[in-house]
Amino acid sequence: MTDTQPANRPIRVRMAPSPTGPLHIGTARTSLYNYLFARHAGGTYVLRIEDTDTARSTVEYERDIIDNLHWLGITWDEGPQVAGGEDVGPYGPYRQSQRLELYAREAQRLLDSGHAYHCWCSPEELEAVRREQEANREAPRYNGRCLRLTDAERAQFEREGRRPAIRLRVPPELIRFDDLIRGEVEFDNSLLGDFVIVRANGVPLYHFVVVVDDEAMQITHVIRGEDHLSNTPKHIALMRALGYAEPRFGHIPLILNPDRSKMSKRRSQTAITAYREQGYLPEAMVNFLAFLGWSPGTEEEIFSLDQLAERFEIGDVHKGGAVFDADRLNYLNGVYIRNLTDQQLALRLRPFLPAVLDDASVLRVVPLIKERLVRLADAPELVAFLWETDAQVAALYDAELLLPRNRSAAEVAEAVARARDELGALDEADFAADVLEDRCRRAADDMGWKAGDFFRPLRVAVTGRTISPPLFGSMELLGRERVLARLETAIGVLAAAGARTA
RNA sequence: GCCCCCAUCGUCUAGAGGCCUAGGACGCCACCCUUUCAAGGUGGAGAUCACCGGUUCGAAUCCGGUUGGGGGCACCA
Repeated sequence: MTDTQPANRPIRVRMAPSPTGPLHIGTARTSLYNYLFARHAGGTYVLRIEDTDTARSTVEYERDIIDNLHWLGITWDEGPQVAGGEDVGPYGPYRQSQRLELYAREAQRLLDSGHAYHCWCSPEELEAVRREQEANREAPRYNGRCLRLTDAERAQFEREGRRPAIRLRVPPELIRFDDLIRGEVEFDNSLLGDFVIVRANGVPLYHFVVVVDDEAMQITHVIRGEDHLSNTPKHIALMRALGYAEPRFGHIPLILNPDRSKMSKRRSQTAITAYREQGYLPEAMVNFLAFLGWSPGTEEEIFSLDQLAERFEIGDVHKGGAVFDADRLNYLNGVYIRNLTDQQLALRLRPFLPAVLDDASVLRVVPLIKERLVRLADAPELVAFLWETDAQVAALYDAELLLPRNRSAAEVAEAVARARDELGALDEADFAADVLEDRCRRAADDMGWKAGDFFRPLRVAVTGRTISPPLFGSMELLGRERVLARLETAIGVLAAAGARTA
Protein backbone atom coordinates (compact mmCIF):
# COMPACT_ATOMS: atom_id res chain seq x y z
CA MET A 1 0.00 0.00 0.00
CA THR A 2 1.07 3.58 -0.58
CA ASP A 3 2.30 5.77 2.19
CA THR A 4 -0.73 7.22 3.93
CA GLN A 5 0.98 9.56 6.34
CA PRO A 6 1.79 13.16 5.52
CA ALA A 7 5.22 13.96 6.92
CA ASN A 8 5.62 15.20 10.46
CA ARG A 9 1.98 15.38 11.39
CA PRO A 10 0.20 13.22 13.92
CA ILE A 11 -2.78 11.54 12.33
CA ARG A 12 -6.05 13.33 12.88
CA VAL A 13 -9.32 12.47 11.16
CA ARG A 14 -12.77 13.84 11.54
CA MET A 15 -16.36 13.10 10.83
CA ALA A 16 -18.46 16.09 10.02
CA PRO A 17 -22.16 15.29 10.05
CA SER A 18 -24.73 17.91 9.33
CA PRO A 19 -27.65 17.93 11.77
CA THR A 20 -30.20 18.43 9.04
CA GLY A 21 -31.62 14.95 9.46
CA PRO A 22 -31.26 11.84 11.63
CA LEU A 23 -28.03 9.83 11.44
CA HIS A 24 -28.02 8.27 7.98
CA ILE A 25 -26.69 4.83 7.10
CA GLY A 26 -24.13 6.41 4.80
CA THR A 27 -22.93 8.89 7.41
CA ALA A 28 -22.72 6.10 9.95
CA ARG A 29 -20.56 4.03 7.62
CA THR A 30 -18.31 6.98 6.80
CA SER A 31 -18.00 7.68 10.52
CA LEU A 32 -17.18 4.03 11.10
CA TYR A 33 -14.44 3.99 8.47
CA ASN A 34 -12.94 7.16 9.91
CA TYR A 35 -13.10 5.64 13.35
CA LEU A 36 -11.50 2.39 12.22
CA PHE A 37 -8.79 4.27 10.37
CA ALA A 38 -8.04 6.44 13.42
CA ARG A 39 -8.04 3.51 15.81
CA HIS A 40 -5.91 1.38 13.52
CA ALA A 41 -3.35 4.14 13.08
CA GLY A 42 -3.45 5.35 16.65
CA GLY A 43 -4.68 8.73 15.49
CA THR A 44 -7.09 11.25 16.93
CA TYR A 45 -10.74 11.22 15.99
CA VAL A 46 -12.67 14.46 15.88
CA LEU A 47 -16.41 15.07 15.68
CA ARG A 48 -17.40 18.36 14.15
CA ILE A 49 -21.00 19.43 13.73
CA GLU A 50 -21.57 21.15 10.41
CA ASP A 51 -24.52 23.34 11.25
CA THR A 52 -23.96 26.39 9.08
CA ASP A 53 -27.24 25.70 7.34
CA THR A 54 -29.16 27.18 10.24
CA ALA A 55 -32.47 26.88 8.48
CA ARG A 56 -32.29 23.09 8.36
CA SER A 57 -30.10 22.25 11.36
CA THR A 58 -31.72 21.34 14.66
CA VAL A 59 -30.57 20.21 18.11
CA GLU A 60 -32.90 17.24 17.83
CA TYR A 61 -31.00 15.96 14.83
CA GLU A 62 -27.71 16.67 16.56
CA ARG A 63 -28.95 14.56 19.44
CA ASP A 64 -30.03 11.80 17.11
CA ILE A 65 -26.65 11.76 15.43
CA ILE A 66 -24.60 11.75 18.62
CA ASP A 67 -26.82 9.24 20.40
CA ASN A 68 -26.79 6.82 17.51
CA LEU A 69 -23.06 7.13 16.97
CA HIS A 70 -22.63 6.24 20.63
CA TRP A 71 -25.10 3.41 20.20
CA LEU A 72 -22.94 1.99 17.43
CA GLY A 73 -20.00 2.11 19.79
CA ILE A 74 -18.20 4.84 17.87
CA THR A 75 -16.41 7.25 20.18
CA TRP A 76 -14.39 10.36 19.46
CA ASP A 77 -11.53 12.10 21.18
CA GLU A 78 -12.55 15.65 20.45
CA GLY A 79 -15.87 17.32 19.87
CA PRO A 80 -19.21 17.51 21.66
CA GLN A 81 -19.64 14.27 23.58
CA VAL A 82 -23.29 14.91 24.23
CA ALA A 83 -25.87 16.66 22.12
CA GLY A 84 -26.06 20.30 23.12
CA GLY A 85 -23.23 19.57 25.53
CA GLU A 86 -19.81 21.02 26.06
CA ASP A 87 -16.88 20.45 23.76
CA VAL A 88 -13.86 18.38 24.62
CA GLY A 89 -10.57 19.08 22.90
CA PRO A 90 -8.12 21.91 22.16
CA TYR A 91 -9.41 22.91 18.74
CA GLY A 92 -12.94 23.87 19.66
CA PRO A 93 -15.56 25.00 19.39
CA TYR A 94 -16.57 21.97 17.37
CA ARG A 95 -19.85 23.35 16.11
CA GLN A 96 -19.50 25.45 13.02
CA SER A 97 -22.25 27.79 14.11
CA GLN A 98 -19.84 28.86 16.85
CA ARG A 99 -16.88 29.42 14.58
CA LEU A 100 -18.28 32.18 12.43
CA GLU A 101 -15.57 34.78 13.27
CA LEU A 102 -12.91 32.39 12.01
CA TYR A 103 -14.68 32.00 8.70
CA ALA A 104 -15.23 35.76 8.41
CA ARG A 105 -11.56 36.34 9.10
CA GLU A 106 -10.44 33.82 6.50
CA ALA A 107 -12.89 35.15 3.93
CA GLN A 108 -11.52 38.65 4.49
CA ARG A 109 -8.03 37.29 4.02
CA LEU A 110 -9.03 35.89 0.64
CA LEU A 111 -10.63 39.19 -0.29
CA ASP A 112 -7.52 41.12 0.73
CA SER A 113 -5.21 38.85 -1.18
CA GLY A 114 -7.36 39.03 -4.29
CA HIS A 115 -8.22 35.31 -4.20
CA ALA A 116 -11.87 36.14 -3.69
CA TYR A 117 -14.22 38.89 -4.75
CA HIS A 118 -17.68 40.26 -4.07
CA CYS A 119 -20.52 39.23 -6.31
CA TRP A 120 -23.74 41.18 -6.58
CA CYS A 121 -25.49 38.97 -9.07
CA SER A 122 -29.04 38.16 -8.07
CA PRO A 123 -30.43 34.62 -8.08
CA GLU A 124 -32.53 35.60 -11.09
CA GLU A 125 -29.51 36.84 -13.02
CA LEU A 126 -27.56 33.71 -12.20
CA GLU A 127 -30.48 31.56 -13.23
CA ALA A 128 -30.72 33.37 -16.58
CA VAL A 129 -27.03 32.86 -17.25
CA ARG A 130 -27.31 29.20 -16.35
CA ARG A 131 -30.22 28.69 -18.69
CA GLU A 132 -28.38 30.37 -21.51
CA GLN A 133 -25.34 28.19 -20.93
CA GLU A 134 -27.48 25.11 -20.99
CA ALA A 135 -29.06 26.21 -24.25
CA ASN A 136 -25.58 26.66 -25.71
CA ARG A 137 -24.59 23.27 -24.31
CA GLU A 138 -21.93 24.85 -22.16
CA ALA A 139 -20.90 23.84 -18.67
CA PRO A 140 -23.13 25.66 -16.18
CA ARG A 141 -20.75 27.86 -14.26
CA TYR A 142 -20.41 31.43 -13.09
CA ASN A 143 -19.50 33.77 -15.90
CA GLY A 144 -17.32 36.04 -13.77
CA ARG A 145 -19.37 39.12 -14.40
CA CYS A 146 -18.72 40.72 -11.01
CA LEU A 147 -15.00 40.17 -11.41
CA ARG A 148 -15.04 42.66 -14.27
CA LEU A 149 -17.12 45.33 -12.56
CA THR A 150 -15.92 48.93 -12.77
CA ASP A 151 -15.51 50.92 -9.58
CA ALA A 152 -18.56 52.94 -10.55
CA GLU A 153 -20.73 49.85 -10.97
CA ARG A 154 -19.51 48.51 -7.68
CA ALA A 155 -20.29 51.78 -5.97
CA GLN A 156 -23.71 51.76 -7.55
CA PHE A 157 -24.52 48.30 -6.16
CA GLU A 158 -23.37 49.40 -2.73
CA ARG A 159 -25.54 52.50 -2.91
CA GLU A 160 -28.50 50.29 -3.80
CA GLY A 161 -27.86 48.42 -0.58
CA ARG A 162 -27.42 45.11 -2.35
CA ARG A 163 -25.49 42.66 -0.20
CA PRO A 164 -22.73 40.84 -2.07
CA ALA A 165 -21.83 37.18 -1.83
CA ILE A 166 -18.14 36.25 -1.89
CA ARG A 167 -16.74 34.09 -4.65
CA LEU A 168 -13.42 32.33 -4.84
CA ARG A 169 -11.39 33.20 -7.87
CA VAL A 170 -10.58 29.72 -9.14
CA PRO A 171 -7.30 29.58 -11.05
CA PRO A 172 -7.52 27.63 -14.32
CA GLU A 173 -5.12 24.88 -13.39
CA LEU A 174 -4.91 21.11 -13.36
CA ILE A 175 -5.57 19.70 -9.91
CA ARG A 176 -4.07 16.34 -9.18
CA PHE A 177 -4.12 14.36 -5.97
CA ASP A 178 -3.36 10.87 -4.80
CA ASP A 179 -6.52 9.43 -3.33
CA LEU A 180 -6.02 6.87 -0.57
CA ILE A 181 -8.51 4.57 -2.25
CA ARG A 182 -8.56 5.55 -5.91
CA GLY A 183 -4.97 6.53 -6.56
CA GLU A 184 -4.11 9.42 -8.89
CA VAL A 185 -7.10 11.56 -9.78
CA GLU A 186 -6.98 14.61 -12.01
CA PHE A 187 -9.39 17.49 -12.54
CA ASP A 188 -9.25 20.56 -14.74
CA ASN A 189 -10.23 23.55 -12.63
CA SER A 190 -10.59 25.74 -15.69
CA LEU A 191 -13.90 23.92 -16.09
CA LEU A 192 -14.97 25.09 -12.66
CA GLY A 193 -16.69 28.42 -12.16
CA ASP A 194 -15.82 30.86 -9.41
CA PHE A 195 -17.99 29.41 -6.68
CA VAL A 196 -19.61 31.19 -3.76
CA ILE A 197 -17.92 30.74 -0.40
CA VAL A 198 -19.97 33.20 1.65
CA ARG A 199 -23.61 33.92 1.03
CA ALA A 200 -24.95 37.43 0.67
CA ASN A 201 -26.44 37.09 4.14
CA GLY A 202 -22.96 36.52 5.52
CA VAL A 203 -23.32 32.79 6.16
CA PRO A 204 -20.30 30.87 4.89
CA LEU A 205 -20.90 27.82 2.70
CA TYR A 206 -19.94 24.22 3.12
CA HIS A 207 -16.98 24.01 0.73
CA PHE A 208 -15.39 26.95 2.46
CA VAL A 209 -15.98 25.99 6.08
CA VAL A 210 -14.82 22.37 5.71
CA VAL A 211 -11.53 23.57 4.34
CA VAL A 212 -11.08 26.24 7.01
CA ASP A 213 -11.97 23.86 9.81
CA ASP A 214 -9.92 20.96 8.55
CA GLU A 215 -6.90 23.23 8.61
CA ALA A 216 -7.80 24.79 11.96
CA MET A 217 -8.29 21.33 13.45
CA GLN A 218 -5.12 20.00 11.86
CA ILE A 219 -6.91 17.23 10.00
CA THR A 220 -4.43 15.05 8.11
CA HIS A 221 -6.78 12.58 6.42
CA VAL A 222 -10.13 13.44 4.93
CA ILE A 223 -12.11 10.23 4.54
CA ARG A 224 -15.54 10.82 3.08
CA GLY A 225 -18.09 9.57 0.58
CA GLU A 226 -17.39 9.35 -3.10
CA ASP A 227 -19.99 12.02 -3.72
CA HIS A 228 -17.32 14.47 -2.58
CA LEU A 229 -14.71 13.32 -5.06
CA SER A 230 -15.72 15.95 -7.59
CA ASN A 231 -15.75 18.59 -4.87
CA THR A 232 -12.16 17.93 -3.91
CA PRO A 233 -10.62 20.17 -6.59
CA LYS A 234 -12.67 23.05 -5.18
CA HIS A 235 -11.31 22.30 -1.75
CA ILE A 236 -7.77 22.10 -3.01
CA ALA A 237 -8.16 25.42 -4.82
CA LEU A 238 -9.37 26.91 -1.55
CA MET A 239 -6.48 25.41 0.40
CA ARG A 240 -3.95 26.80 -2.04
CA ALA A 241 -5.54 30.24 -1.94
CA LEU A 242 -5.46 30.19 1.85
CA GLY A 243 -1.97 28.76 2.05
CA TYR A 244 -3.07 25.63 3.89
CA ALA A 245 -1.40 22.25 4.04
CA GLU A 246 -3.21 19.69 1.87
CA PRO A 247 -4.47 16.63 3.73
CA ARG A 248 -4.64 13.18 2.17
CA PHE A 249 -8.04 12.35 0.73
CA GLY A 250 -9.79 9.02 0.68
CA HIS A 251 -13.13 8.69 -1.08
CA ILE A 252 -15.11 5.66 -0.05
CA PRO A 253 -17.71 4.07 -2.30
CA LEU A 254 -21.36 4.98 -1.94
CA ILE A 255 -23.98 2.77 -0.35
CA LEU A 256 -26.60 2.03 -2.98
CA ASN A 257 -30.32 1.38 -3.24
CA PRO A 258 -31.21 -1.96 -4.86
CA ASP A 259 -31.42 -0.11 -8.21
CA ARG A 260 -27.80 0.97 -7.67
CA SER A 261 -28.52 4.66 -7.22
CA LYS A 262 -27.13 6.49 -4.20
CA MET A 263 -28.96 5.24 -1.11
CA SER A 264 -31.83 7.54 -0.38
CA LYS A 265 -34.63 7.93 2.07
CA ARG A 266 -37.10 7.58 -0.75
CA ARG A 267 -36.08 4.08 -1.71
CA SER A 268 -34.58 2.65 1.44
CA GLN A 269 -34.74 2.96 5.17
CA THR A 270 -31.77 5.19 5.88
CA ALA A 271 -32.09 6.37 9.48
CA ILE A 272 -29.98 4.42 11.95
CA THR A 273 -32.64 5.05 14.59
CA ALA A 274 -35.14 3.08 12.55
CA TYR A 275 -32.88 0.03 12.61
CA ARG A 276 -32.26 0.52 16.29
CA GLU A 277 -35.97 0.68 16.97
CA GLN A 278 -36.55 -2.54 15.09
CA GLY A 279 -34.07 -4.30 17.27
CA TYR A 280 -30.98 -4.58 15.17
CA LEU A 281 -27.98 -4.99 17.43
CA PRO A 282 -25.31 -2.31 17.11
CA GLU A 283 -22.65 -5.01 16.84
CA ALA A 284 -24.43 -6.53 13.85
CA MET A 285 -24.94 -3.12 12.31
CA VAL A 286 -21.26 -2.25 12.64
CA ASN A 287 -20.17 -5.61 11.27
CA PHE A 288 -22.55 -5.26 8.35
CA LEU A 289 -21.62 -1.65 7.57
CA ALA A 290 -17.90 -2.38 7.73
CA PHE A 291 -18.27 -5.03 5.03
CA LEU A 292 -20.12 -2.70 2.72
CA GLY A 293 -17.09 -1.73 0.73
CA TRP A 294 -14.32 -3.44 2.61
CA SER A 295 -13.22 -6.92 3.54
CA PRO A 296 -10.26 -8.27 5.47
CA GLY A 297 -9.31 -10.40 2.47
CA THR A 298 -10.16 -13.64 4.23
CA GLU A 299 -13.29 -15.68 4.51
CA GLU A 300 -13.96 -14.63 8.09
CA GLU A 301 -17.02 -12.48 8.38
CA ILE A 302 -17.88 -11.98 12.02
CA PHE A 303 -15.90 -9.12 13.51
CA SER A 304 -16.29 -6.98 16.60
CA LEU A 305 -15.56 -3.27 16.44
CA ASP A 306 -12.17 -3.85 18.05
CA GLN A 307 -11.31 -6.63 15.65
CA LEU A 308 -12.32 -4.43 12.75
CA ALA A 309 -10.08 -1.62 13.99
CA GLU A 310 -7.24 -4.09 14.18
CA ARG A 311 -7.70 -5.34 10.63
CA PHE A 312 -8.93 -2.26 8.79
CA GLU A 313 -6.71 -0.87 6.04
CA ILE A 314 -7.95 2.15 4.15
CA GLY A 315 -6.16 0.93 1.03
CA ASP A 316 -8.28 -2.22 1.03
CA VAL A 317 -11.50 -0.27 0.70
CA HIS A 318 -13.25 -0.94 -2.59
CA LYS A 319 -13.80 1.53 -5.35
CA GLY A 320 -17.21 0.37 -6.49
CA GLY A 321 -20.47 1.13 -4.72
CA ALA A 322 -22.20 -1.48 -2.56
CA VAL A 323 -25.89 -2.27 -2.50
CA PHE A 324 -27.43 -2.30 0.95
CA ASP A 325 -28.62 -5.89 1.32
CA ALA A 326 -31.27 -6.08 4.02
CA ASP A 327 -31.31 -9.89 3.86
CA ARG A 328 -27.70 -10.02 4.82
CA LEU A 329 -28.19 -7.58 7.67
CA ASN A 330 -31.02 -9.76 8.95
CA TYR A 331 -28.85 -12.82 8.80
CA LEU A 332 -26.03 -11.11 10.66
CA ASN A 333 -28.39 -9.79 13.29
CA GLY A 334 -29.64 -13.31 13.90
CA VAL A 335 -26.09 -14.53 14.29
CA TYR A 336 -25.35 -11.84 16.85
CA ILE A 337 -28.56 -12.52 18.73
CA ARG A 338 -27.77 -16.22 18.95
CA ASN A 339 -24.27 -15.48 20.14
CA LEU A 340 -25.60 -13.59 23.15
CA THR A 341 -25.98 -15.39 26.47
CA ASP A 342 -29.54 -15.73 27.73
CA GLN A 343 -28.91 -13.06 30.34
CA GLN A 344 -27.52 -10.64 27.78
CA LEU A 345 -30.38 -11.24 25.40
CA ALA A 346 -32.95 -10.80 28.17
CA LEU A 347 -31.45 -7.41 28.93
CA ARG A 348 -31.59 -6.31 25.32
CA LEU A 349 -35.08 -7.66 24.93
CA ARG A 350 -36.42 -5.85 27.97
CA PRO A 351 -37.35 -2.60 26.19
CA PHE A 352 -39.12 -4.50 23.44
CA LEU A 353 -41.39 -6.49 25.71
CA PRO A 354 -44.35 -5.12 27.70
CA ALA A 355 -43.93 -4.40 31.38
CA VAL A 356 -46.54 -7.03 32.32
CA LEU A 357 -43.84 -9.54 31.58
CA ASP A 358 -41.53 -9.22 34.58
CA ASP A 359 -37.75 -9.53 34.26
CA ALA A 360 -37.74 -13.13 35.45
CA SER A 361 -40.28 -14.05 32.80
CA VAL A 362 -38.27 -12.30 30.11
CA LEU A 363 -35.30 -14.42 31.05
CA ARG A 364 -37.43 -17.57 30.92
CA VAL A 365 -38.77 -16.61 27.51
CA VAL A 366 -35.33 -16.23 25.97
CA PRO A 367 -34.49 -19.90 25.35
CA LEU A 368 -37.83 -20.30 23.62
CA ILE A 369 -37.32 -17.50 21.10
CA LYS A 370 -33.59 -16.98 20.75
CA GLU A 371 -33.23 -19.07 17.60
CA ARG A 372 -36.33 -17.55 16.11
CA LEU A 373 -35.43 -13.88 16.32
CA VAL A 374 -34.26 -11.84 13.40
CA ARG A 375 -34.82 -8.52 15.18
CA LEU A 376 -35.55 -7.86 18.82
CA ALA A 377 -38.79 -6.16 17.86
CA ASP A 378 -40.00 -9.50 16.49
CA ALA A 379 -40.13 -10.88 20.03
CA PRO A 380 -43.55 -9.61 21.15
CA GLU A 381 -45.44 -11.33 18.36
CA LEU A 382 -43.72 -14.61 19.24
CA VAL A 383 -44.79 -14.61 22.88
CA ALA A 384 -47.85 -12.37 22.89
CA PHE A 385 -49.93 -15.35 24.08
CA LEU A 386 -48.24 -14.99 27.45
CA TRP A 387 -49.88 -11.66 28.25
CA GLU A 388 -52.92 -11.86 26.04
CA THR A 389 -56.02 -12.77 28.00
CA ASP A 390 -57.69 -16.11 27.42
CA ALA A 391 -60.46 -14.23 25.68
CA GLN A 392 -58.02 -12.48 23.37
CA VAL A 393 -56.45 -15.78 22.43
CA ALA A 394 -59.84 -17.38 22.00
CA ALA A 395 -60.77 -14.60 19.60
CA LEU A 396 -57.99 -15.89 17.35
CA TYR A 397 -59.44 -19.38 17.27
CA ASP A 398 -60.84 -20.53 14.08
CA ALA A 399 -61.97 -24.11 13.74
CA GLU A 400 -59.89 -24.36 10.56
CA LEU A 401 -56.78 -23.29 12.41
CA LEU A 402 -57.34 -25.95 15.03
CA LEU A 403 -57.74 -28.77 12.55
CA PRO A 404 -54.86 -30.89 11.29
CA ARG A 405 -55.35 -32.28 7.79
CA ASN A 406 -57.83 -35.13 7.46
CA ARG A 407 -59.30 -34.83 10.92
CA SER A 408 -62.84 -33.90 11.74
CA ALA A 409 -63.74 -31.32 14.35
CA ALA A 410 -65.27 -34.04 16.49
CA GLU A 411 -62.09 -36.10 16.42
CA VAL A 412 -59.97 -33.13 17.28
CA ALA A 413 -62.30 -32.13 20.08
CA GLU A 414 -61.87 -35.58 21.49
CA ALA A 415 -58.08 -35.37 21.24
CA VAL A 416 -57.93 -31.98 22.91
CA ALA A 417 -60.22 -33.25 25.65
CA ARG A 418 -57.86 -36.14 26.17
CA ALA A 419 -54.93 -33.75 26.48
CA ARG A 420 -56.91 -31.62 28.92
CA ASP A 421 -57.54 -34.68 31.09
CA GLU A 422 -53.92 -35.81 30.98
CA LEU A 423 -52.54 -32.38 31.78
CA GLY A 424 -55.27 -31.64 34.29
CA ALA A 425 -54.17 -34.68 36.25
CA LEU A 426 -50.79 -33.04 36.77
CA ASP A 427 -50.34 -30.74 39.70
CA GLU A 428 -48.63 -27.36 39.56
CA ALA A 429 -45.21 -28.77 40.44
CA ASP A 430 -45.26 -31.30 37.61
CA PHE A 431 -46.36 -28.81 35.02
CA ALA A 432 -42.97 -28.78 33.30
CA ALA A 433 -42.16 -29.02 29.60
CA ASP A 434 -40.64 -32.50 29.62
CA VAL A 435 -43.50 -33.97 31.65
CA LEU A 436 -46.10 -32.27 29.46
CA GLU A 437 -44.47 -33.55 26.33
CA ASP A 438 -44.26 -37.05 27.68
CA ARG A 439 -47.97 -37.11 28.60
CA CYS A 440 -49.09 -35.70 25.31
CA ARG A 441 -46.97 -38.05 23.26
CA ARG A 442 -48.33 -41.01 25.10
CA ALA A 443 -51.89 -39.79 24.69
CA ALA A 444 -51.35 -39.30 20.95
CA ASP A 445 -49.82 -42.70 20.64
CA ASP A 446 -52.63 -44.20 22.63
CA MET A 447 -55.24 -42.67 20.37
CA GLY A 448 -53.35 -43.65 17.23
CA TRP A 449 -52.50 -40.08 16.30
CA LYS A 450 -49.28 -38.79 14.84
CA ALA A 451 -47.66 -36.55 17.40
CA GLY A 452 -47.55 -33.61 15.02
CA ASP A 453 -51.25 -33.80 14.29
CA PHE A 454 -52.05 -34.12 17.95
CA PHE A 455 -49.94 -31.11 18.87
CA ARG A 456 -51.35 -28.72 16.32
CA PRO A 457 -54.71 -28.04 17.94
CA LEU A 458 -53.00 -27.79 21.30
CA ARG A 459 -50.64 -25.18 19.90
CA VAL A 460 -53.48 -23.14 18.47
CA ALA A 461 -55.50 -23.53 21.67
CA VAL A 462 -52.67 -22.32 23.87
CA THR A 463 -51.10 -19.61 21.68
CA GLY A 464 -53.85 -18.74 19.24
CA ARG A 465 -51.41 -19.33 16.40
CA THR A 466 -50.22 -22.17 14.21
CA ILE A 467 -46.68 -20.90 14.51
CA SER A 468 -45.27 -20.58 17.98
CA PRO A 469 -42.27 -21.25 20.16
CA PRO A 470 -41.92 -24.89 21.27
CA LEU A 471 -45.32 -26.01 22.53
CA PHE A 472 -44.48 -27.51 25.89
CA GLY A 473 -42.09 -24.79 26.92
CA SER A 474 -44.82 -22.34 26.06
CA MET A 475 -47.30 -24.27 28.20
CA GLU A 476 -44.92 -24.34 31.11
CA LEU A 477 -44.49 -20.58 30.93
CA LEU A 478 -48.20 -19.94 30.60
CA GLY A 479 -49.00 -22.07 33.64
CA ARG A 480 -51.34 -24.92 34.41
CA GLU A 481 -54.47 -22.96 35.06
CA ARG A 482 -54.42 -20.87 31.91
CA VAL A 483 -53.41 -23.77 29.70
CA LEU A 484 -56.35 -25.82 30.93
CA ALA A 485 -58.72 -22.92 30.50
CA ARG A 486 -57.61 -22.39 26.91
CA LEU A 487 -57.88 -26.07 26.08
CA GLU A 488 -61.39 -26.03 27.47
CA THR A 489 -62.36 -23.08 25.30
CA ALA A 490 -60.91 -24.74 22.23
CA ILE A 491 -62.88 -27.90 22.92
CA GLY A 492 -66.01 -25.77 22.97
CA VAL A 493 -65.16 -24.16 19.62
CA LEU A 494 -64.44 -27.56 18.10
CA ALA A 495 -67.62 -29.09 19.45
CA ALA A 496 -69.64 -26.26 17.97
CA ALA A 497 -67.88 -26.63 14.64
CA GLY A 498 -68.44 -30.39 14.76
CA ALA A 499 -72.14 -29.91 15.40
CA ARG A 500 -72.43 -27.55 12.43
CA THR A 501 -70.83 -29.92 9.96
CA ALA A 502 -72.61 -33.02 11.33
C1' G B 1 -24.56 18.67 -21.75
C1' C B 2 -19.59 18.82 -19.24
C1' C B 3 -16.19 16.60 -15.62
C1' C B 4 -14.90 12.57 -12.50
C1' C B 5 -15.29 7.61 -10.59
C1' C B 6 -16.54 2.52 -11.12
C1' A B 7 -17.39 -2.61 -13.46
C1' U B 8 -16.18 -10.93 -10.50
C1' C B 9 -22.77 -15.29 -9.20
C1' G B 10 -29.39 -11.65 -7.87
C1' U B 11 -26.51 -9.26 -3.39
C1' C B 12 -21.90 -8.61 -0.19
C1' U B 13 -17.27 -10.28 -1.55
C1' A B 14 -12.09 -13.62 -2.25
C1' G B 15 -8.87 -12.92 -6.17
C1' A B 16 -2.91 -8.12 -6.74
C1' G B 17 -0.18 -12.97 -14.49
C1' G B 18 0.08 -19.39 -14.00
C1' C B 19 -2.52 -22.27 -7.21
C1' C B 20 -9.24 -20.31 -11.05
C1' U B 21 -12.41 -26.25 -14.81
C1' A B 22 -13.16 -18.48 -10.32
C1' G B 23 -13.53 -19.59 -3.62
C1' G B 24 -16.80 -17.96 0.64
C1' A B 25 -21.24 -15.71 2.62
C1' C B 26 -26.45 -13.93 2.11
C1' G B 27 -30.67 -15.11 -0.64
C1' C B 28 -32.98 -19.21 -3.52
C1' C B 29 -34.05 -24.78 -4.27
C1' A B 30 -33.82 -29.76 -2.42
C1' C B 31 -32.93 -33.32 1.36
C1' C B 32 -31.81 -34.50 6.69
C1' C B 33 -33.11 -33.28 11.75
C1' U B 34 -37.85 -31.96 13.75
C1' U B 35 -44.29 -30.82 17.65
C1' U B 36 -45.18 -25.66 14.11
C1' C B 37 -41.73 -21.91 12.98
C1' A B 38 -36.86 -21.26 13.40
C1' A B 39 -31.91 -22.78 14.27
C1' G B 40 -28.51 -26.57 12.63
C1' G B 41 -26.51 -30.22 8.93
C1' U B 42 -25.77 -31.93 3.80
C1' G B 43 -26.19 -31.06 -1.27
C1' G B 44 -27.66 -28.04 -5.61
C1' A B 45 -28.72 -24.19 -9.13
C1' G B 46 -26.34 -19.56 -9.86
C1' A B 47 -20.44 -15.51 -12.83
C1' U B 48 -18.15 -17.52 -20.81
C1' C B 49 -14.81 -12.52 -14.42
C1' A B 50 -19.60 -6.20 -19.02
C1' C B 51 -17.75 -6.24 -24.25
C1' C B 52 -13.80 -5.69 -28.01
C1' G B 53 -8.87 -5.30 -28.99
C1' G B 54 -3.89 -5.53 -27.41
C1' U B 55 0.74 -7.00 -24.05
C1' U B 56 2.41 -12.02 -22.58
C1' C B 57 4.37 -18.77 -23.46
C1' G B 58 0.05 -17.69 -20.22
C1' A B 59 -4.94 -12.43 -18.08
C1' A B 60 -10.54 -12.06 -13.90
C1' U B 61 -5.78 -9.97 -12.79
C1' C B 62 -1.54 -5.27 -17.06
C1' C B 63 -2.74 -1.48 -21.28
C1' G B 64 -6.29 0.91 -24.78
C1' G B 65 -11.12 1.51 -26.53
C1' U B 66 -16.44 0.57 -26.27
C1' U B 67 -20.74 -0.15 -23.47
C1' G B 68 -23.18 0.15 -18.99
C1' G B 69 -23.79 2.12 -14.09
C1' G B 70 -22.95 5.87 -10.54
C1' G B 71 -21.49 10.65 -8.62
C1' G B 72 -20.63 15.90 -9.15
C1' C B 73 -21.46 20.44 -11.71
C1' A B 74 -26.33 25.53 -5.94
C1' C B 75 -25.92 32.03 -2.28
C1' C B 76 -27.63 22.58 0.30
C1' A B 77 -24.32 19.65 3.00
